[in-house]
Amino acid sequence: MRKANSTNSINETRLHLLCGMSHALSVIGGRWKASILFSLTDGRKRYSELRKDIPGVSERMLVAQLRELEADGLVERTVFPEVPPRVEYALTDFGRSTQPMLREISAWGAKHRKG
Amino acid sequence: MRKANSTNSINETRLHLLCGMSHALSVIGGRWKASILFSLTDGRKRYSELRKDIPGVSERMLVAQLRELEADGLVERTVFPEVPPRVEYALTDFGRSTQPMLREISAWGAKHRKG
DNA sequence: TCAAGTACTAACAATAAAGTAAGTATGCGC
DNA sequence: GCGCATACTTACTTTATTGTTAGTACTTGA
Repeated sequence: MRKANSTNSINETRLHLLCGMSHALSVIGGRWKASILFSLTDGRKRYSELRKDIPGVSERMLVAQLRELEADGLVERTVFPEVPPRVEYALTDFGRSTQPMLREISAWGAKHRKG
Repeated sequence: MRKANSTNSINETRLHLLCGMSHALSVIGGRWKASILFSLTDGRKRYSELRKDIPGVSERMLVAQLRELEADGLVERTVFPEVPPRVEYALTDFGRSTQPMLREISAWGAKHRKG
């Protein structure tokens, strides 16, 4: 019989926590990703709207971060075959599932600044 | 009279969220910070114990991240005037307040990997 | 023919974060 | 005096992330 929290099980749990943590941060931790995710909670937006909505992003970074969010399944991209081109971005269900987490992180961060 | 959620107030709210967010990530987002914070939930530890407990950290990084956590008030450092030197690190109350957030981030990240 | 509008893409520069390897300080016991 | 143990420093290299600037593709309307 083995103690419920032996060193091994502590380490396994911690490893698991750390693994999830580092993955989550790699998904939402980019310089502009929170901005994008917050912006898209208003609803779907086209590329140019996002650019206006997020002051300071360069086109390169906006595209790069959108592609990563898309690859990770948080955002879906829809291309309309028109000229001039129209591309819309929207949160997926999974993208929306970040909201509670993002809000908790924000709340904690805001608390610290005052403290 | 001004609509309750005019563009301005949306932006103010979003700015506030983003500000807290980026601050929080700068505090907990370092490569080894989560490892340190999780390790110290077991209780206070001395430097050499942390090093053993966190496989892969270099001394430079361990010290650097500990100093940042200390500067941000998450960790307290106690030096015992002995030879050879003994230095212990422990979570502050504020450091402990990160736990729910860290766990939520981990849980979200773990969910995604399977998804 | 040519500018306009939209959504990019590419090449390169700068900055930030992390890693590597070796060295330092201190006093105790031999 | 000399090595040992602990907790760091320092200097330097590598890698990752972000920024800057300029250019591309496509079709419509003047």
